[in-house]
Amino acid sequence: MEKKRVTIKDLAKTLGVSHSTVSRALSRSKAHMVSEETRRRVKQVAEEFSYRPNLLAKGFATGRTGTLGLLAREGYQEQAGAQIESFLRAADDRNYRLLVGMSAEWDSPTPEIDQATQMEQFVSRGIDGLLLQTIGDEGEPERIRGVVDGRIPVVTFNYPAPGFPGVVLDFTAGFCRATEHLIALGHERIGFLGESWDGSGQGAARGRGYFNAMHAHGLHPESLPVGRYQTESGYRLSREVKDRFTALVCCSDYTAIGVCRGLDESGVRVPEDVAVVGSGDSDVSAFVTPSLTTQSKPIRGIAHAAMELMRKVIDGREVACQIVLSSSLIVRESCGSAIADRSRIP
Amino acid sequence: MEKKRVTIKDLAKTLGVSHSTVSRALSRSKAHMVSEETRRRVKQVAEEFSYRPNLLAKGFATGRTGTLGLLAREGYQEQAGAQIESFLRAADDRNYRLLVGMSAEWDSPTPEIDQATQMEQFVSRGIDGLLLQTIGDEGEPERIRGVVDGRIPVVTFNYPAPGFPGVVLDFTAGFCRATEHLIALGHERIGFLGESWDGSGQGAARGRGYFNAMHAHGLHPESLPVGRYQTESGYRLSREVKDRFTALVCCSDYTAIGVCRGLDESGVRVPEDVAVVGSGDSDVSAFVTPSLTTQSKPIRGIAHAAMELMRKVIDGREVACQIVLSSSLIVRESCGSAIADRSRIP
DNA sequence: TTCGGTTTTGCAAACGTGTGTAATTTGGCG
DNA sequence: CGCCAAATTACACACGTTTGCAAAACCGAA
Repeated sequence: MEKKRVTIKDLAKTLGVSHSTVSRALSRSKAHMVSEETRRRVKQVAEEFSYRPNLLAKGFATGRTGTLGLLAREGYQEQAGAQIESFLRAADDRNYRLLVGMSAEWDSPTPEIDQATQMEQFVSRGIDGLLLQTIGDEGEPERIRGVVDGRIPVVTFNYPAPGFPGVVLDFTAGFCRATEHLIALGHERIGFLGESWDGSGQGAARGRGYFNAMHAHGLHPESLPVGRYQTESGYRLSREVKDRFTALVCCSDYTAIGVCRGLDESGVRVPEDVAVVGSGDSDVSAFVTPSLTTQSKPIRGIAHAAMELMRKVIDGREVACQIVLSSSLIVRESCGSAIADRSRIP
Repeated sequence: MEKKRVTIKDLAKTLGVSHSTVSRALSRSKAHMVSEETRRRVKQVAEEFSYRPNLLAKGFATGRTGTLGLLAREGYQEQAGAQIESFLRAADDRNYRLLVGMSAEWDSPTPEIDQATQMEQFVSRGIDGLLLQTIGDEGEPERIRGVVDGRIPVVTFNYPAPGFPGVVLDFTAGFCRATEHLIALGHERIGFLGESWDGSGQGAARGRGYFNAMHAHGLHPESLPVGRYQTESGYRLSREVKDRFTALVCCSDYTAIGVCRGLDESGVRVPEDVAVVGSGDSDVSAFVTPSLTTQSKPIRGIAHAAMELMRKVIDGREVACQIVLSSSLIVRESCGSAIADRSRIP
């Protein structure tokens, strides 16, 4: 059953040359060229035998595996799956494979341990670099350094980790703009559904944007904590926001969809009674009723930028730099703006 | 910068024993025991030096890497991301890492080539097994065999691939039941939004369920092809179905959401004028308005079953067996049934 | 003490590939 | 024809770990 794979030595034997010659013929090594003639013969036989290099052995010998690690966080992002897809695609374009891991949920008792364990697993498996979705807590940079220790390049995304190159989305500016849009529409009692702005943690950057806008206009900010970025959490909160706000800024589209549904069931109309904005420009956001005013989230752009950065770091051309991507506000129906864009097809 | 990793030989040197002893002390090898005393000493020093085994070398030596390949298909499934998450979690529980790949979109000119290439990449990297999302086309089993050739265990999911063990969801039965539900409500002009039932291809199993139900009740089946399983595709089709059907069976929740929105814009009410059912029980399906009648899709169950099957195959305890999971119909508002379940929290 | 048996350890080969160094071939030119 | 440099190839070792086999150490009994 278990057939032996054809190795470089098998080719060498049938060709009557040494295995090192075969190796050199197949990998375009600079030094010690191989004559065009033998290279042709080697390639032909390799083709005939349908030879496939053992990348384990190759990686073992060279220290390069052509594999990157992608460590994301569960339940922590509105479109984790889509984000992974984008990375897979970006990596594939550069001929890298991805070892993917998902560290514990945000409400796990020991997310740090889990993150560290996964990183070690990846490093042990000889990844060439680590794409790390950061959570933005205080001890994170030190934790990363503890595991990686300068041995492999790390590129972070989601939140900045001081000392490491990374790609971040400027949530603060995005949520500030969204809030100001509501203010411009005349709203004053505007609530925030998401993690509070005080605290160094994960979602705080979003809340901070909301807070800044409110503060700048002399309005009183107020946040209601949602748990995971899921639809249900928004639905649960809907009864609490009724009669309390005339507008809501939600940390994600799904939270927004949930809260819209809950309000609808209570007889509160969106956007007439309460205006709602989401975040993430998820696939469905343009097609729910009312369609969601939201902030774009360039997940492809993030993946692309991170991969590009990784290439530079691997080549040693870049050490620490933060690429900041910004999002734009997509105005649709849920905020009641007159200038709502009614075209659906992006 | 590039610090050398501490190896088993380093430990051996400081301990004054041979590296093979260290190896045996660390890996509970059956034969050739090591005294408890030395094992204790070795472990202590390993801890002290924070030794991490080079899993590349280990895999190279043993032929086992503790890594599985997961090859999914892009744009082909309504919840690809969530499915990947489930697999990551199931694999993690059994202490496996996952090399994840996403082969080309369903409308790529050469999806087979892409799939084969990715499989080869995985095999070359020494995976212990391959979790393969099948597309259900004719030549698939042969194609898999061509690459894998009995060298590594394969477990398929999504559609059955004759000759390979797999986990499948009985789409045919599910769509049959959904269609019958609409028939029971008195509908006769029922359309199907999805790939047609004739043809061996991918989505055909869903259409077949719809067809069977229609046929059994002497009704005329009719399908409108959607492209990718995305919201937009449903929206695009909405103008074509207006005045033509009183009920619609959609291949996915997202298609359903899109078509609902489109109908709404045309002044057609759901479910009063047209009843709609979706599929997949996606996160938002309970919270859109109207909430979607849909079919459950046990993505966690699929992942779990596939991993369990993989373990058995790896241990040689199972060769070819198909595990068929079934879905249940979740009745909500969009089909206009009186017995709609109004509870939101699952 | 010596012997037999058991437990523990060391030695060396193997896994497939890359690569530095030495050996061989090639080819041009005197 | 012979010689030297350049081009090409072979040899051997390295990478870190596992593992079969042999050697050594240990222990109890004769």
